[in-house]
Amino acid sequence: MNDLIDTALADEGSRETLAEGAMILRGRARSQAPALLAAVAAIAAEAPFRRMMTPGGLTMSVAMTNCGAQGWVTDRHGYRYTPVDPQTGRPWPALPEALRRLAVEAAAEAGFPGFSPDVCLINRYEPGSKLSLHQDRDEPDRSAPIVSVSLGLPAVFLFGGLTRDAPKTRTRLAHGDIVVWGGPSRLAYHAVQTIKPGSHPATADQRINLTFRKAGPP
DNA sequence: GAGTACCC
DNA sequence: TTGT
Repeated sequence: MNDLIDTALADEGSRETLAEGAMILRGRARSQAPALLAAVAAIAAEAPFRRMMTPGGLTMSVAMTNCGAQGWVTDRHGYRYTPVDPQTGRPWPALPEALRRLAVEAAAEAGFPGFSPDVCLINRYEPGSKLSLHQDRDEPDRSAPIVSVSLGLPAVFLFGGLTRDAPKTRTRLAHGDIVVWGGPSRLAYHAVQTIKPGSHPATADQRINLTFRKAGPP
C-alpha cells in the first residue's frame, strides 16, 4: 500500500549519492519493468531459481539464477563464476540485449561510461529473505562498476564502506530503482535486510534484483 | 542488537 | 562467513 503511494510520488529520474562513486537512480527502470520481468521468467525457465549453499554448508534464503557468459555460484567449495550452470549442465542463458542496454545506460548516467557487463546475477527474495553484509569481490576487473536493479517488493538496503565496521547508509529501494557503485565504492560492503511481508502488483510476494557485473578479465 | 551454536 |  505505502509502496504504491511511494511509487506514484517518487521523484522518478532523481539521483541520490550514497557515497563517492555510488548513486541511486530512482525509478529509472520502472517503465521497462514488465519487459525485464518477462525476460527473467524466460531465463528462469532455462536456468531455474535455486537456493545455493554457502561454503559453511548452509542454504541461502535468497534464490538465484544467472544469465550471461558466466554465472555466480556458491557451494561448499566457495564462491566463483562458472560458464555452465552446475544444476542443468548447460551454459547459462544469454544476457538479453535489452537488459544489457539498461545496465550500460544506468552506468553511464552514474558516471561510469564504457561499462561492458557480461553477466547478470538474478536474485529472488521472498518475505523473510535477506542478504547479510558482504563485498562483491569475485570479479577480477575492479574498474567495472556494479549495477543493481530493484523490482517488486521494496527492500531496506545498507551501503557501507571498505571495512565491515564502516558507517552505513540505510535506504529503501523500491520497484524500478537502480543502484550503481564503482570506483572508490567498488568494494563497499552492502546488505539487504529481511524482506517484509507484502504484495506488489508487478511481482506479487517477491522482490527481484538484477545485478549486472563484468566477470571477465580486465 | 548482541552473542552463540552449528551447517559441512 | 553473500548463513540460520
